[in-house]
Amino acid sequence: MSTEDLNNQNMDRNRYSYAKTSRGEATRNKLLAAAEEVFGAKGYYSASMVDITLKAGVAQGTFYIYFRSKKDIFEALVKDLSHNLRREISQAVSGAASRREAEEGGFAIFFSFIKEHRNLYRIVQDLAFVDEDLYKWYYRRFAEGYITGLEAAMKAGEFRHLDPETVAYALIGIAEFLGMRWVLWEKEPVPEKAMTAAMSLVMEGLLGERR
Amino acid sequence: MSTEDLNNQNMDRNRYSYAKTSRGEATRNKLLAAAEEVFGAKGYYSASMVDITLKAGVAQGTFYIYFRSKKDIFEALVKDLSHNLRREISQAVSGAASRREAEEGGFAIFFSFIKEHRNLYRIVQDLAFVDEDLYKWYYRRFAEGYITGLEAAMKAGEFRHLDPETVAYALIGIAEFLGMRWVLWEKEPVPEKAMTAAMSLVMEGLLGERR
Amino acid sequence: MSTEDLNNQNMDRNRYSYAKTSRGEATRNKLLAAAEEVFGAKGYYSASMVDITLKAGVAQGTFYIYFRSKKDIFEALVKDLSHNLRREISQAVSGAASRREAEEGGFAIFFSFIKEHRNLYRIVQDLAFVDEDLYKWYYRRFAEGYITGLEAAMKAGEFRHLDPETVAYALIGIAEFLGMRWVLWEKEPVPEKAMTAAMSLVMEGLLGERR
Amino acid sequence: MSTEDLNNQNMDRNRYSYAKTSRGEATRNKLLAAAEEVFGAKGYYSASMVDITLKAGVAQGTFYIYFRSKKDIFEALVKDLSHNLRREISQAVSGAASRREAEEGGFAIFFSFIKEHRNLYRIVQDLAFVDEDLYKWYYRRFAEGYITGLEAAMKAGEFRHLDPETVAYALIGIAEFLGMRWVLWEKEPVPEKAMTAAMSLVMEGLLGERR
DNA sequence: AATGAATGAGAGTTCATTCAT
DNA sequence: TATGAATGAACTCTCATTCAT
Repeated sequence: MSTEDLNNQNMDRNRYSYAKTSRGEATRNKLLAAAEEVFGAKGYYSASMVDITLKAGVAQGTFYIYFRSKKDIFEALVKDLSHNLRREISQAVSGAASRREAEEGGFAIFFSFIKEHRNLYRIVQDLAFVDEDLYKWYYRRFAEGYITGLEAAMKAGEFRHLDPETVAYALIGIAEFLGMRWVLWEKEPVPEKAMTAAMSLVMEGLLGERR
Repeated sequence: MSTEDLNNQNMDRNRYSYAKTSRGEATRNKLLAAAEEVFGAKGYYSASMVDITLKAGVAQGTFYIYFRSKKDIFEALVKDLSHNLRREISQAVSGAASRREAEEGGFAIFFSFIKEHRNLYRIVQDLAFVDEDLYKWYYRRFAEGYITGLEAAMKAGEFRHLDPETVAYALIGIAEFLGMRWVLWEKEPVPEKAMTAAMSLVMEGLLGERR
Repeated sequence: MSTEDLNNQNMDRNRYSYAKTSRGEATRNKLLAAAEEVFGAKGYYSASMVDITLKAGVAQGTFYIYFRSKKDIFEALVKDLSHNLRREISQAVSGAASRREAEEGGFAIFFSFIKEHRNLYRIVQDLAFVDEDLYKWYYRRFAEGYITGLEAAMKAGEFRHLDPETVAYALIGIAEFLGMRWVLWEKEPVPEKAMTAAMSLVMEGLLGERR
Repeated sequence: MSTEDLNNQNMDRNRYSYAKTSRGEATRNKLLAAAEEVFGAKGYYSASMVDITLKAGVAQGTFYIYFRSKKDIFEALVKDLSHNLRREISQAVSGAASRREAEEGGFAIFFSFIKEHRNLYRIVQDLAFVDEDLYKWYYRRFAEGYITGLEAAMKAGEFRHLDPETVAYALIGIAEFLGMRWVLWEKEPVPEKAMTAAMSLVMEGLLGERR
């Protein structure tokens, strides 16, 4: 899963009120952490503001000092998630010796990331109905980095030419579904035999008759 | 997308009240059609019973003659969707002359199906938090048919051996993400170049070094 | 519990539609029987018309051919209950050799009656809020018979003179609470020791210093 | 009505949310007062949350800050009633010079209590179908205190021996029915002649042939 | 910066009753 | 006489958000 990540987000960090004191900063972070847990456990719609503020240990009114609305904090969380996932993958990929290594490393990082962030990751699905634009943005952003990497590899002759966008979405789809099947459903790492089969399927597909 | 569909559902059709008159049958169908539209447009949580009954043109109380709850009709819809999708694919695949044709036919049918049922298809995502078991059931059921077809093809030597379950989830992931990218987001058919690239990627992956 | 019962009810039997056919008569009786069971098991407010018609095996609409409303059938039931209870007591009492025997017989019949009609008997309490007038009527009617019997016994010198109405309500209160304590709560007959104690308390109270 | 009251309730006061400010405390009390009135006037089932919050002058949602549910506040009310009634009686009885005085004082306090709390008192009847256990608890608790007092008087030779539990329920029954007949129905105090007759009936019954 | 009481619209659901057949 | 589909007002309860302190 090779991807060159873009370093800075060009959508607002949408922070509503920049905390001016360290006490405020701490409160904001407690809220964010609580929200990640609660949204992850219950999903966007079933999570309530009471759940979040209770878990954060602050009064309900306090929440609205730092975030505009329930949707607001949810979006902040999704952007963080997107940012961190892409950064981790890009770091893993940048150290790869070969293309195959890069792809394998990308998949592996992806699986370990969603294992760590299982809950929050799941609720990205809720996004489709909470904020469709952000939902598209999330996957497009992911795909962008992928496309750049694939184009470079194709130009360099490491992979045969195939429409890069199609390939990018196909590989993301594979990663998501294997992650769902094992990491989310079984709460275990993707097994060796599945990693092997998936990598073989993907590499043969990318190399094709060229070999 | 080759798949041998299982003929009978082993989960209840869970019809709550068998309409005893044709008028009742008609009302039930109106409700089902309205729910499909409303759930599709707004998602499970944002859709309200008022929305559904208003669109169906019946009183709110009437709904509860035919369905136990909001969740009940949602699940009925998902089961219908699952059933119909698998039936259509299995029909398309059964007439294929070769394995390649079968795979291509399966993908094509899948894309046209979600185009037709765009709204309802989208809400399967909501399932993860509405009824996790049904959510897993939906994909497992889908994968099962796939796995059967893949195993047969591998045994017959048409494809090289790769863990069939992994391949099944990978192919479903590809189909879902290409469908999302074009059918759901752009509201257009998956373009020729994408179909070509995807089929080439998949077929080379499945044939591999065997060729 | 001596009581001369009045033979005919002077409040309407409040039958809404006199069944004209034997089929209709049968349906009406099925409804009455079902209502007794359902009201008894759930209480007036928690019992639903669906419960009643389902148990009677008729359509919901059919109910309204025979009764004006939910309240209507409830009141019909209460009147039946009142009538039957008073008739049974009056029969038991009329054969008594002595006053003491009459009182004992009255209590005994009362306890066995509420054992047989435990459920319906309980819901007379609901009456207080369903139809206050009928509620008062129920107890006044009961008291009337009692008063008549007590006055006769006092005049005959079998009991000392005490305000008969006060005594009537006191004795009804005793019977109700002993019945509640054992018959309703423990679902067993009132134990021998309680019967003995109660009769002794009552008889000494009624005989007083006269003895 | 002699009774040694138990000092502490062993069922939770079941306060759901301790109001943290005096404003909150005031709101909770308004709600309690409104509920007492409304439940008393209409009974548990006919009383609606709208009635209660409207009478309390707060929004509907406010109710649920202080009480878990409609049933919750109802039970809180019943427990308060039980507690207060038993406390008042126990105070009145503790100052009595003789047993006869104690009994008379108990009856009198009981009648004046239900006159003051006519509304709430009535709804104890609803309890049988709202929460049967609490219903039994209410009367058992009442009887317990009574039994203790009676046993002491019997041991001291003030009353002859009669099964104390039977006598307790009998006396409670008398009090309830006389209270119902005059206080609840006529909205007047129990008349002198009824008090005299009842006390004479009870005292002779309790003294019996011993005298 | 923080509190927590208060809001009120809106949610899903129930149910006695009506009415066309 | 009987049906059962349909009604719609009313129900209890939830919850994101506001605001006085």
